[in-house]
Amino acid sequence: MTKTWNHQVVKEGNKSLVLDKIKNNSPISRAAVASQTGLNKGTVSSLVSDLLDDQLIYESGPGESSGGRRPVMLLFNDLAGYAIGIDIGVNYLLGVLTDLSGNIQLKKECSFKNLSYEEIREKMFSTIDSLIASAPESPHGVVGIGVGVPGVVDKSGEILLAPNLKWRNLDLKSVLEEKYGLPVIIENEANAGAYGEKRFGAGQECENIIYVSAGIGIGVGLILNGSLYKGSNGFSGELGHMTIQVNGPKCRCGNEGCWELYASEQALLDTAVQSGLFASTDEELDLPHLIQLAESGNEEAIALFKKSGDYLGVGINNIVNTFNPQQVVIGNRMASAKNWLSESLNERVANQALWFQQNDLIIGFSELDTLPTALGVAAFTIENFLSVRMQPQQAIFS
Amino acid sequence: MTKTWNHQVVKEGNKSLVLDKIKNNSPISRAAVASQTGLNKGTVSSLVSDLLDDQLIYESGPGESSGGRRPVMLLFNDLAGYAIGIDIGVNYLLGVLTDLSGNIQLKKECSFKNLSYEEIREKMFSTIDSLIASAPESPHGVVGIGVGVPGVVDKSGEILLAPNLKWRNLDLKSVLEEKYGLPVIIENEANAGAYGEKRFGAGQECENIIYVSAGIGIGVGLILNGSLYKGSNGFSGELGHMTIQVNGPKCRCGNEGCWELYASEQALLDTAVQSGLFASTDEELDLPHLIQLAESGNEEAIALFKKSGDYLGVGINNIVNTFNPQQVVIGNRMASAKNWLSESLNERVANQALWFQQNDLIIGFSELDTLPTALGVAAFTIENFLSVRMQPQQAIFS
DNA sequence: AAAACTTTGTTTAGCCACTAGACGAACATG
DNA sequence: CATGTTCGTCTAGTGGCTAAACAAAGTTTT
Repeated sequence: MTKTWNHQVVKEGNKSLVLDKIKNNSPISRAAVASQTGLNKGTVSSLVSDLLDDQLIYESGPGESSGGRRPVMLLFNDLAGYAIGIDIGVNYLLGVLTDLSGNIQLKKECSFKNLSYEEIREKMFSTIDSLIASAPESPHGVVGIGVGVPGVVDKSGEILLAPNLKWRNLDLKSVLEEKYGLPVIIENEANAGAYGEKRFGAGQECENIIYVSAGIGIGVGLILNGSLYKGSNGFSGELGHMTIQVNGPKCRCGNEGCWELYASEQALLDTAVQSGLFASTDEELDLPHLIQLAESGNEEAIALFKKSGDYLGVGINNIVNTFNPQQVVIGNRMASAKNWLSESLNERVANQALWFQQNDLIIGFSELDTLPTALGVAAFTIENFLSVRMQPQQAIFS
Repeated sequence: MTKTWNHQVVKEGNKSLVLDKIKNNSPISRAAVASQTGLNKGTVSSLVSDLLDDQLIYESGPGESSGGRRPVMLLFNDLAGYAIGIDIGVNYLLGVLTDLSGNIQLKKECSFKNLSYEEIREKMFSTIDSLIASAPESPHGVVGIGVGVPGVVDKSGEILLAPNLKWRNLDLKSVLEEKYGLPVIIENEANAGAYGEKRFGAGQECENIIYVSAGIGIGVGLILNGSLYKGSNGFSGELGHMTIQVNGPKCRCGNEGCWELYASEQALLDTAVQSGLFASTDEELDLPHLIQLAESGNEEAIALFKKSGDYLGVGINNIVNTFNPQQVVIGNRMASAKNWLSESLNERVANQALWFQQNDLIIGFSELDTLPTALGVAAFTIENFLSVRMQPQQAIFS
């Protein structure tokens, strides 16, 4: 039975419209909302009254008159509730508590190495516990938990495979839902990052954004026509395993010549070892040190980054030719080497991407530091909460 | 000003729902439509009456009783109007006249070589003229013209570039609209083919279909979440110029190691010349002859196809990893070599695509022969017509 | 300062499409 | 023929939207 259209759907849609308008243009008067959305003044008044009842918005003092009665300004009530976003990395766990606009209220981070699933889960529990405990009193409280994982998540939210964590077939969603009694969203780290970039990054107006999460491996999140594209089973964006060299070196995925064998952090570190920049047993074998080397003028390190940037460009060319996006954002750990990658990357793209693709195309690095994923899952949670709140609330009998 | 929701939108949506139900499940009674869509019986009756007035559906005799009053069966009125679909190829022009279900009523085809834009345009005019002339009398007549071109079409319908036709910046849409006074849709050949496959091909239930148009070049049409993804400016799907060999041979596009240098018809013919199968001046240097050679047991020809299939597989792996589609359909001229390509293609995919991508994944060749593009643009035209017809019709004053 | 005009937000009346349920028509069954 | 079932229409009622009137609260003009 397909979804039919009725009065409730209409109201839901318009309420959403009004709330969005207020969120994005606050402070704004009812009259302005009406004229800008095309809705009738009366309709807006009625919907606004609903939203006020739900404490999702509030009235501030009167605004400036423009030659008549002074308007009552409406504002989105950021603090009507809070969301939790967790980013599980291969060797870190990052948790944020955000308000309903995605502003970070609190950030908790910890690093680790080679922990088991159970150990990481406990760390996550304690992070969530303390974030919930520190959430201020609010009408709606903590509205949900979002978790980003470096692995493959199917449509039901089950983690099928997270190779770098050695996780397989884990139903983390149910675990969290049962423990906290809150809505839980589990999402691939790159998908979440893409959404984080769309909502809080540079291109909030863009409808088509490709987020390249370049870390130990490479994953890609696709925002197409304004929303996340997940594929038939939720496995889209495995572009790290796109072949860029036919019959190239073997990848652990079974394929050959995969992009991430050339452009990932792992690839960079491997070539650094090969070129003798580090001993393979070297304790300091990591990206920050390599960046330090480049900054101190080490020619060899600079050349390595240049090569990496070039390879990044190759894959991004493919992305551009495939999606014709408005924006490509490179995030995750490799983004910290922005200064050393961008020249060769841009050169590769400028020289080799189809000319007509290059109009209005922005290629850049994430400015959200390590946060896109955590912010992205928090944003999913918030969006989910708000969409539920747009629906008519059944009366509560006591 | 964003689009608001009101009862007109509701009616439009429900009318569409009812029409779709009738189209896909005919013959069907009002009662069945109501119970299957979830709409109220009265609502369905009223909407059906509208559709009857518009002659988009008709009543047939009473159906089988299931223990009560016999139902009046409703059917979609295929013949309420006709659409024209034109497929402009590099050396052919194919025109079809279809009914509103996409059934072909008439097909006109002509071949040519090295014609100018003006000459091809004239051929198109005469094709369209004769198709229109032969359309039977019907309530809505010819409802529009769709044209598929082997080139880049921007969102406004202007043809920016069709390299193999040597076309640039042509506003064919306006030309046709003015001449015929009908709605005109211009679409890239691969995009149209993708839609044709979705509507009339094997995977009509699939939401995510990738159509690989492998001819002289390679273009790709993307059906994502059930509708065509065109990118920010309409340039998506240029996967023929995806790099599969870093620092590989130069392509005329400016890039290196492009997929179509390995897996297109052109690539196949070029290697055939190189291997001495044809003299470079040979008149018979074309795909059908190469297929003939393979069929007559020529080992060298068979090996060439095998290699092509392998390279096709490389790109399709990338597609699968990117989109996690339900179906990949290979169409255009290379599809005629299906028997000689599929083995090595399937092997490449089976061995090297990520295992979890391979569940529920269908990779196959088009069964629509040369028609997907023409059928696709006709389908666009029909869909456009029907969506306009769902809107309330203003009274006509005389 | 009074009058006139503007702008804001609420209220009222009316409209439209949907729903629920009554109802008659048309058929099957015993 | 009586009864039960299914189909399709019809009627009353509901909910949300629109247009327009209106009250409230300003500014501008005289």
